[in-house]
Amino acid sequence: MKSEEIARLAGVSRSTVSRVLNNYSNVPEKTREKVMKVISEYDFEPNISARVLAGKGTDTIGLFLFSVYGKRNPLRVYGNSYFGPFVEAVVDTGNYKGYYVLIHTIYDPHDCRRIQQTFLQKRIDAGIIIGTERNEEIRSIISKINNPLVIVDYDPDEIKQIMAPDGKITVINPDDRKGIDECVDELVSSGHKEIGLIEGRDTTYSGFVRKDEFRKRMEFHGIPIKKEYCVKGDFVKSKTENAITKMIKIGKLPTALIACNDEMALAAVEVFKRHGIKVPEDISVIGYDDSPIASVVDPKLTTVKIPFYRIAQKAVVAVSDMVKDATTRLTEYMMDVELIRRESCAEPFTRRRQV
Amino acid sequence: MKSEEIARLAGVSRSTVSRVLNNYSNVPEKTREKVMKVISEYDFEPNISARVLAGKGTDTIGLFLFSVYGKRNPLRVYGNSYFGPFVEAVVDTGNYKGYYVLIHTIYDPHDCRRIQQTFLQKRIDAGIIIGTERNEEIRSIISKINNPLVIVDYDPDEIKQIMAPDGKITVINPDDRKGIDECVDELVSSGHKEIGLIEGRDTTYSGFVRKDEFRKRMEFHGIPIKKEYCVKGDFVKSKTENAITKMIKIGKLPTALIACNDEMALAAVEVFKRHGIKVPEDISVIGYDDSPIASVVDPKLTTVKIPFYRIAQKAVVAVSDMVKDATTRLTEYMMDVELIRRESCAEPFTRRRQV
DNA sequence: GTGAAAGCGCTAACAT
DNA sequence: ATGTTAGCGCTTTCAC
Repeated sequence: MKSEEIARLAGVSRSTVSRVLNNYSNVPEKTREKVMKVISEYDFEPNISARVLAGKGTDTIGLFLFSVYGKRNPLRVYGNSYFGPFVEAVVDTGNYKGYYVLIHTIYDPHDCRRIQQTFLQKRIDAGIIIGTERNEEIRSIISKINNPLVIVDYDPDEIKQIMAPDGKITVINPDDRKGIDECVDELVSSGHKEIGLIEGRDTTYSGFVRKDEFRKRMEFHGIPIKKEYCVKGDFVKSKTENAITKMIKIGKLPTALIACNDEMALAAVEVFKRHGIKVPEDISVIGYDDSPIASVVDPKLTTVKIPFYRIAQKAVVAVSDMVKDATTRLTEYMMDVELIRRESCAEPFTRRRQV
Repeated sequence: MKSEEIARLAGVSRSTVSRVLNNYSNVPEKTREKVMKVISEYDFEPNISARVLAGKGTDTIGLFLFSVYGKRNPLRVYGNSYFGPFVEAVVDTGNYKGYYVLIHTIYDPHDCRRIQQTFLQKRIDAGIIIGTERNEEIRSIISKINNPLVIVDYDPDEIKQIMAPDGKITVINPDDRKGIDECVDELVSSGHKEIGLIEGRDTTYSGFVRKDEFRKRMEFHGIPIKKEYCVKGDFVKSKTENAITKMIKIGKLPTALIACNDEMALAAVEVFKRHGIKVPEDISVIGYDDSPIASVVDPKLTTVKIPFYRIAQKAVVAVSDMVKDATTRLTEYMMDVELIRRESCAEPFTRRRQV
């Protein structure tokens, strides 16, 4: 079934059918009804490819998710803390606004090619990218793509420098400096001085910012950072387990630990438990993300809540605005975060005092 | 940039460029190289719409997820237990096999129209549908669509009857009869006789089968089912909380409860906790799904593991086979499930004996 | 207000 | 082995 047949059956021309389909004003109600009747009778839907080829948009947005896991790690499936909530929110909001959403997972820099490919093939009108590391591939894409682009978790200054001259980009980041400040302040105000950090990857913007702000806030409080309290977890469970185990072996533990995401916080808590070290009695642990699991583990994790749903919504709205061109070249949003106090933090040496 | 320009720059015709693009055998290595050089130099990618219009496939599969939540329920975001793992697995496997995947969430029967629309607009070559209720809308779609279709969680017999004469459908279901049997057997063998069920929705195939098999297996063991032990949770937290609260108010509790998904099991455990009823000492609870949260709550939930990742993989492989036409009209798969014993089950009256 | 015709960028049958 | 040509199904000027 194609528009030509609809035209024939309705006794009009293809152009008129097209005008009805696109809600043109210059078609009288009578003609419109006549055509619509045939259209719905035959369940006609216009062929999207023909439509796009003739100059219309695809009404499709691409969502590109960078995995923190390598291609061969089966853990990636359940592990990626933001994947579920974020994808669902984008799909939700996108569908609601009449967009189709195309999803693609990127496991390594080489996969980045796929992003550009998807644009070049004209499969999508605009894209949302989340969680990418800084590397040449992604920079190259940012500098070449002219379609509207939303990037979540990336350095706005860098984008300003490299973006295409007629590109349209929206950058959305959580307010991680505030988030980390609240973590440090919370610990300091309850008496902690020996505070460590489980770092993410600093090739990632959020990874870098959280680490950087930790340094700054500790300095602000006049507390020196001890190197042996700061370990690399790469946002990932296995790495964190190794690092924490090593820390325990060495025997010098801080009284509190801030993890740059929940997955690492949870991994640390688990290792501590296995070694008979109690959270929060022996050591306090703060996470980051407020993933669905955080509120449900034992002890319930104190963590910084990132508003993934609102970020996703904002991303879709930004896409929509940019596609309609109702926007400036580069827009930045900083999303508020919030420390959620639960059970994994206490004053230092709670246990000793209890004895 | 279009193939015509590539042709001009390479000093060949558009057809030759097309032949190179599509890996036709009858183009000599020398010509191929010459063309490829220009193609990569200009980052050329063929316009997908033109390609599709000329008769090629879209290389895109549609994934349609039915939410167990209504459109207006904000909880749907984090609540949908299978959403995260399943989507990630489909995207993963699909991308790996060279497919793009288009995701759409369906909140009510009326949204079903979108599925047909997506096919009719020729956006996708094939589709995967998961979690649909039985209703006229979905039946109508199944009976009309000629593209390859994978349906997860649906009655195979019904599909056989209604599917389009030249449709190709693969149905994939978890072996829920086995799953429920194992739950009941486990409880019975540890001494339970007062066993209740938290039902899902029986408009859903899995909801129906699990409930139906519960009845059968209880009968098999010669244990009468008490109506007051069986409540409707509709696969959803809020409904379950109400039902369990009511059950507690009435005061007649079973010694064990099987929930038709983890979300309901978790909701029940929570309500029990709030009322000072201990799991598993006072009442045993078994879940269903083995969602990521199940292994991490307190007490760790005994549950039936559904192999979502393998189901998703199988779905994508089936799609791929059907698109290549290497398959029969209707294929059925039953995926093995497994009872995962954790901490939420015990013999009845553990507490009393402890005292 | 409506129709005729050109064109979007590709593939494939046909011709050479 | 390669070029020529005719569509694929739609939108959109341009006439009327």
